[in-house]
Formats: sequence, C-alpha cells, structure tokens
Amino acid sequence: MELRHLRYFAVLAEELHFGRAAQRLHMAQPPLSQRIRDLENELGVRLFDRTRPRVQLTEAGALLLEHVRPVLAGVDSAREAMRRVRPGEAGVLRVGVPPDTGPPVLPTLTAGFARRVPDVLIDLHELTTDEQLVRLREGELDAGVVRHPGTRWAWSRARWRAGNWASSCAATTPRRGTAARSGCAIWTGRHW
Amino acid sequence: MELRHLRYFAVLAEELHFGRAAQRLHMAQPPLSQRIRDLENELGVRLFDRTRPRVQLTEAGALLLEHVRPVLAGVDSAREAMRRVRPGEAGVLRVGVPPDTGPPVLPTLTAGFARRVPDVLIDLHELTTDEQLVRLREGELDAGVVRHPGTRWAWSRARWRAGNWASSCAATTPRRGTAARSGCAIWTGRHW
DNA sequence: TAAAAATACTCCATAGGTATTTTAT
DNA sequence: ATAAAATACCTATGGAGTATTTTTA
Repeated sequence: MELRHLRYFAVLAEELHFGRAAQRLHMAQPPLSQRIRDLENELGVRLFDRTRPRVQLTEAGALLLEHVRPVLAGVDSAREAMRRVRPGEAGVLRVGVPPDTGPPVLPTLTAGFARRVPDVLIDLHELTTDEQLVRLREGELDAGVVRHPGTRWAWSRARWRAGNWASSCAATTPRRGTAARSGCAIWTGRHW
Repeated sequence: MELRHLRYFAVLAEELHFGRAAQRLHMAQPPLSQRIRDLENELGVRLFDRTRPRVQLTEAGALLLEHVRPVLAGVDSAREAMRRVRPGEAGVLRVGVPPDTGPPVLPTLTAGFARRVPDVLIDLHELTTDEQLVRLREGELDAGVVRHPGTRWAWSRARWRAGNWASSCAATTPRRGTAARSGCAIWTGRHW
C-alpha cells in the first residue's frame, strides 16, 4: 500500500465515478481501476459497490475513508512544514501575465501560488503572449501565464508530466539562469 | 513522495545508521541511500547530517519525523480497521509446531499472530519437522513453524520476498485447497 | 444501445541489487 | 587503514497508456 493508492481511493470516494476520478487525477481510467483493485486485494475488502447504477462506497470503504483522510492531510502538512524550513531560499519568480487579467483571476492565481510556495516572491509583469515568449527565451522571465480558449489550460497535461503541476499556476524553477532558457515555462527540476 | 520513503526515513531516523537501517528494512544499503536522497531532493531539505562521526537528524529531519510518525500510525490503524471488517472470514489456519515448543515461545507466537490476523483461528498440531512436511504436502496443514539453529528463521528472507513476512510467524493463506499443496509454507497470495 | 468499468497487452519509470569508489576518522 | 555512505550500472517489478471486451441499465 502506497500513498498513490490512498490518494486515488480518496478522489474516487468523492467522485464515485471512475472516469471522472481518473480525469481529476490526470490519468486514464483503466490504471485507476487497477490500483483500486490492487488496494482491495491487498486489504482483502471490497471498497466500492459497482453493481448499482452509480458506484458507491461500501461500509468498509466508508470506514477506510475516515482513516485515509487524516493520513493524507498529515502528509500535506509534512510537506508544508518542510517548505517553511527554507524561508525565502527559493528566491524570486518572475511571471508574465496577460495585460487584461482582472481581479477575479489574478488574486486567485497569486494567492494560490503563495499558499503552495510561500518561500517564493512573485514578480508580476503585464505582457502579451508574444512578449512573454520573447522574454522567456531571453531568460528575463521564469514563467508565463496564458489564458487558453478551451476550458482547460493548454499546458496542464505537459506540466503534469514534467512534474511541475501546480493547479492553475504556470511555474518554472526560480533559480536564475537555468529556467526559461529553453523557451517555455516547463521545467522538470523541482516538484512543488 | 510515497509511504515507502516515509517508512525508510522513520527507520533510519531511529537507527541513525544506513547499514543497520537497511538491514531492518530487509534491503541493501545503496537503495536506502538513494531513497533518502530522493526524499531530500523532493522536499528540498537535508534530513540527515552525514558529516559527523555518526549520522544525525538535522533540524528539518527532526521536524519531519514528528509529522511522519502519526502518518505511519494512521496507515497501520487503517489496515487494522480493514482487518476487523471481515471477522472470521479468513477461516482456520492449521499450524504444525515442534513437540517441545515451550511456554516462552508458543504464547508469543500465537499472541503475535492473533494480534496481526485477528480473523483467523489457529489450529495447533504438535508435530516433528518430518511429519509437518508430509502433512504440508498432503494439504493437511497450512503452515509449519520450525526452529532454526541460527539466530534467524531460515525462511525469513524467502517469506519476505514472497510478501508474507509476518515477524516470527510462519504463515500461509488459510484458504483450504490452495496453500501448502506446493509442499512448503510460503505463499504469495495475501499480504498480512 | 449506450455508458461505464474491467481486461489484455505494451512500454517505461522507478526501485532494488551488485560492484565499486569516495569520504571521513 | 577501516568503516560507512555514495555512486555507477544493471535488472525487474509495477504503474500508466491504448485498444478492446464485458456488463448493466
């Protein structure tokens, strides 16, 4: 049993739908089914009832969820504690944002990022996408925020695979001279 | 970050010695060093001080340990809860023990096993090793307890690799007709 | 019949092992 | 010089992906 299984279980317990849960977990549906099956096999207990029209938690599943939630919360708080150990160490993150990014979006982005990465100062620059690309190439920006026409961010999938998934924050490593030189906001160095 | 890393970290934090910790974890020293390094890289924090004559927890390491202990305890209690969900389901475990197994050993074994696997009844039979082997082959026993001349149980390593490590309890799956037919007490089906 | 979960397979990332080197006393 | 941890390299298990089948409403 690994945290992976518990995370998957917790999300599925919320969604009660393998397809949607897999989507939220940025993965395909079959591996999610497999991991849940593995967990059930290891514990020797059926956690979800798939016979009904809708997937439902079994009694055992509900009981497990009560145990799993504090465990996952504990892991999060451990991460958080480790972040606070190195205050300000990570330096400044220079971010480009579209010029017309209004109050509903920008505060949400910065607040969310600051909560996740408290030891990084955000240095915002209002720039068009073209300008952002130029400065990213020049190493004058560490990250760029883009608004995608669709409902999802264009880079979500790629950033997730690169290990830098940060919700609605596009972010690269803040160490100067290393990031952005490659010409995009994806960086594989540090997990946030 | 997976439970694997946290388990390794917790043991190393107790032993403060990579070699001994690896031994306790039934693994070689290099992979332990690697996993600890991975954890340190992911958290961006040094957890152990290797420069001193003895390995020591850093301040960050000590802080992490406080977070990790309740997490691991929570996982254990989750497992425990899942075990209690299926009372008696696992059936009867027929165990052979040497005829001269006295009070200090046998109660420890049975009590330890009952604590780990509360939903299995133990059916003890006093038998010599030869008799045990015969009955294991015939499917009349599920497991055999042997006393090894050395300080460790002969099967420990093998059982660990098979996923059935159970401290000082030799145990196979209690499902009749499946275990022991292979002629030994090792079974890879169910993790306890 | 349509939607959703399970299965079959393929591939790759990561964990573990062995041999060796580096480091610190 | 010795003990211990780190590194290099190889192997293999397990997890994720795609395609497909099964199930059930």
